[in-house]
Amino acid sequence: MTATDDARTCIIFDFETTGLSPAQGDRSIEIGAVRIEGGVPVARFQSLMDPGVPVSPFIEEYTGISNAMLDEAEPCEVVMERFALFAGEANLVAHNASFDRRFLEAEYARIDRQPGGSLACSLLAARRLCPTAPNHRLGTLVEHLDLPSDGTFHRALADAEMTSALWLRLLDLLAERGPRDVTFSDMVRLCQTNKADLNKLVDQLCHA
DNA sequence: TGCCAGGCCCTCTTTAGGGCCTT
Repeated sequence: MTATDDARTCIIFDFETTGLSPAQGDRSIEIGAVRIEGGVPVARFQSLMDPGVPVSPFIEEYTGISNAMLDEAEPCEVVMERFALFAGEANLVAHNASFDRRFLEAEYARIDRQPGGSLACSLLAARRLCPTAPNHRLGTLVEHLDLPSDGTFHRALADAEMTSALWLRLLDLLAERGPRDVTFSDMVRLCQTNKADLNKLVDQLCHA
């Protein structure tokens, strides 16, 4: 998939991991992703991956991914090569992207790859565009915005599916405020804009 | 043994502290 600046054409992805920090030795155990083109889901990617170390009882309980399941999975390096082919140079979206970015870069570094496209964060965008939500956890936003969900949480593809629905809803909320669709670059810029400048930016994005 | 991240964002701020998010 090649890069485009259409905000509705990108790859929304999510990692499940052994913990919070690859710098502390944590590894990925599952990746899920949804490719959308023009706002329509056209392809999906999901794979468990064997990190080579046992996961804690907490993570088994939190994700439902057991050590027995991971024993039968392909190594991280093999799965990440397949994901890299799936993602290509596409722009990427994740919920709390600073977290997924660290794991993506760490796993890619092990196979001498780097992310191809830009990365936007649905959590930062939602904080700006849904300020009245009770909080900005993915599950809360799904409920608050009445987004589709099969009730599965903390599995990579299910979370990526919900994040893709959230991303498209955020773009719709912006579209309601102006005559033009925003670009992916606009959304990256929005994520970097503070509260004081937000209304001015949204006005610029929607009416430029 | 004990502890463990990091970026964003608000405020009783900026010479800082703490909650929110992700697993």
